[in-house]
Amino acid sequence: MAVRGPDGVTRQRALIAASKLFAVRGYHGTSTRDIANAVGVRQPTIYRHFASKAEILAELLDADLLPALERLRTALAADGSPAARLHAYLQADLYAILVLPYDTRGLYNDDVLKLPDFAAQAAQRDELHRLTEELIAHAIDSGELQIVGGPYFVRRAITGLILEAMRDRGTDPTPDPDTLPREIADFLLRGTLADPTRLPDVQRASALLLDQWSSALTTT
Amino acid sequence: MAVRGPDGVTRQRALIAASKLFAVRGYHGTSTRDIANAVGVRQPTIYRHFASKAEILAELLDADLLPALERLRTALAADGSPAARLHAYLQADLYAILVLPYDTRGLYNDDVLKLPDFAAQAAQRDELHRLTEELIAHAIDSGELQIVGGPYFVRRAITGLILEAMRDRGTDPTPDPDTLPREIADFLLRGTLADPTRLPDVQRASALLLDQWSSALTTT
DNA sequence: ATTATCTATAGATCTATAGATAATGC
DNA sequence: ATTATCTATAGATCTATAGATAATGC
Repeated sequence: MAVRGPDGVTRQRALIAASKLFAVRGYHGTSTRDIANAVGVRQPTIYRHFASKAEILAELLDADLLPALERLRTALAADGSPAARLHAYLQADLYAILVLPYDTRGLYNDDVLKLPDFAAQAAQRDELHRLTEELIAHAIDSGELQIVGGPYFVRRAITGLILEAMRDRGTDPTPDPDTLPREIADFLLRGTLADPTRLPDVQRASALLLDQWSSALTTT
Repeated sequence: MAVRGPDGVTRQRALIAASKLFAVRGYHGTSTRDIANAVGVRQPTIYRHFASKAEILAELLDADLLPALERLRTALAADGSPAARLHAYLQADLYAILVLPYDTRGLYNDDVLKLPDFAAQAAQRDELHRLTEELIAHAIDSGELQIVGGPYFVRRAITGLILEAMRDRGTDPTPDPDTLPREIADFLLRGTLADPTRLPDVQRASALLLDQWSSALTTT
């Protein structure tokens, strides 16, 4: 017994296993023993790698939120039409979800972000929402988008679509992560563009932006 | 002590309180003591009204799923263009979520439907998905909708938008439940109609259908 | 007489710590 | 020598049951 894996492997396996268990049974419904069993170690061994159960979730949340914030800031600072930047950001974000090693479906369930343990992550999420609405507001101000509910409504629709992408990824990273992000980004813009016939233009500009960003963002 | 409330009041309060707690902390994160405290009775009293904690969630799920199935069957059996029936069904469904006495946000979190206790509800949900895709397929076959991902993609987008409506309702029923359903239904059809300029026609036909159904469905 | 509540509690499970042991690194 | 694992366990909490008590209905 007591076989030791290579450096950091148990830790990484625990994060992946925890993300899947959180998706199926929720954070509160998953015990540290469940996680340990999935990894193949005894329950207290988890505490050699994480100070607490909460730290596991915090790390998974960071792995999702921090790169998303970086992508969004890139999109806000970029040149080009706001609608194209929105399309490109959304596509990049959905792609990142599909290839992330962690199952993100359970991370935002049962308002776990309200717990004091996750105050930092809650702040990141609020910032993400704020910046998303800012980008949408640019697109509305420029006249490209026209939507009754305003930035808040569009941002909520985006949240819903992102959750659907998480659901689509499911337990494991998607083998072909290119199709769905484009479909979803097209869908959102078709539903919000003041002139839907402009979609091909927006798609072209978005593709150019993604090309520029790919060098910066794949180094993450 | 031991004040007895009128018939069925404790039971109904427990359902409402449980739905809110499930939304905040999830099913597994909510104890029967939490529910009892919220109602103002001692923990074992809950078991006078429900055989188990699972029965509480099952009843909340039924209250959401069974009327939704009825509405969907009505929409499938109705006359009129499939796109208009889809628009009307979606609007009716979103409206029902906003006025339901229960907070539905936590009911479908952490794949709780996979537990054997909720096999009946899982079957209802599968049926709901199947029938939704059937209605969407009609609309695509008729040429009204044009969408790359097909019925499955549109159904998932609808699921995402419905979850957003649940989030919008939040803890308590919405005071003005008319605006959002229409906005969301319009948004979905603008994103999927082969000819988006037909939206006003679809809206008119949808309004007529809702008029016809209201007598049948408000008697629920 | 019935039933909704209460107190008390059994038995299971959960998080986290303490301290022993075995594997790796120098 | 360091560190990842193990066994053992404390202390908290959770679901559900048993049996007493108090409120309502006839």
